[in-house]
Amino acid sequence: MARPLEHNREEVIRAAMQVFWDKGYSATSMADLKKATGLNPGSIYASYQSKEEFFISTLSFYCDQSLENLEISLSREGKYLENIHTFFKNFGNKSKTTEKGCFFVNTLIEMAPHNSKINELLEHYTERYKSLFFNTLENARQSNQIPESTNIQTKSDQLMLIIWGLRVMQRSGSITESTEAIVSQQLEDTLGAVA
Amino acid sequence: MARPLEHNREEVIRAAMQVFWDKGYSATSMADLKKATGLNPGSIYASYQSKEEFFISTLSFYCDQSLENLEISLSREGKYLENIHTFFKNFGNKSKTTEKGCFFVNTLIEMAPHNSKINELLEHYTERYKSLFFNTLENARQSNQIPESTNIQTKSDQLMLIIWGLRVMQRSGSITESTEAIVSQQLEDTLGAVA
DNA sequence: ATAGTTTTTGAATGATCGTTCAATAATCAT
DNA sequence: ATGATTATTGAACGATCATTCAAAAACTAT
Repeated sequence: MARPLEHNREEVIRAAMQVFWDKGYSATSMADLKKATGLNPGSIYASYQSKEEFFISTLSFYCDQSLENLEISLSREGKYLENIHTFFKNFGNKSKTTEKGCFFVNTLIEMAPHNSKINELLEHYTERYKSLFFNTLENARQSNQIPESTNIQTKSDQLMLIIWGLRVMQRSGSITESTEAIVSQQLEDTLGAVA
Repeated sequence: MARPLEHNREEVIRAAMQVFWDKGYSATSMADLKKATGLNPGSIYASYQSKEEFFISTLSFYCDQSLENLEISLSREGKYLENIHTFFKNFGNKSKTTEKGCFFVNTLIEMAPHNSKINELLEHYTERYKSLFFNTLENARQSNQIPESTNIQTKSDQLMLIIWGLRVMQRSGSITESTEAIVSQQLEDTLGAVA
């Protein structure tokens, strides 16, 4: 056999993800990645092919994790509408990671029009994100938590829109105490008050 | 006296703005700027000090122009609520410039957490943007186009939020025929139908 | 032990980055 | 015309960029 890997792949991807998330793809150098991961350039290339492939690995990791968390948030049985409200309420909380915004949206803005591979990846995850909302809204409708007449498809698009707006807000650093009021009002306007 | 400027300052700023808008600050090189403006590096530096100052000039130009357009859109007398609806309806139209998204939001995502000078500029323009909506909503309320009980401050924050979400949508290239339905539903949810 | 395989190291590579600068050109005041 | 001043040119600068690679190291199978 051969010499075994010295580094843990998930740890390295997590560390690199933090840098890409914070600074974006272009502004992150291999020197930054070496510093963050502890890996020499040669090791990074041996394991991850290129800066772009490395970036994509960290982005996919982020998106998978993000989708998983969302699914958990929305899946509390019988409380579908409330689950959505709770998910959005959390955007009112300012934290350390909040200031970096959303790795997904940051990447979309930086690269979507110029990198078709990444754009396709982003589109794929956007669809999965919307599907989670769609399914949750369908459950909510079947539980009579929202009116029968509601266009679920449009509503899930609207929720995606609001999330993206909130992601910009986070990155702008303008999350304050009054943000929660804005978000809850916006959600009430969009989905109605939780029963 | 001295040798006069050979280039038109506004033309050059417009040309450079297109590149920065499309590719972002980091991914735009001086070679790109030379190509777009026709100016040699020395001339750019003589007139605009540095890449960053040049960038700021183009960004300020964009914001001033954008604010001016918004003010015009919202100022039709007596039709305040309708003006807002019309403004938002335009986000449903896909065009060439649409695919670049919004220079302001693109820059916010790329630089806000890492460049305090640019961040202050962005905050300043955000406030002016919100003020325009605030004033328009106040006019709408005084004209009984929206209920007396409406919290105008919150509503203008909500409108800003929706715009930012739409800017992400634009940059993602996902503006389609169905976008107008989403936007008009979102606006109706947020401000009520136009009388 | 040795051979075979893969990882790690870290210096080296060539390209490109933002920026500078000496030379040249174009204007106005005298 | 000449001198003073400023704009333009485009080559040159050192720094940094992503990437490569030969040498050394760490493991397993024999």
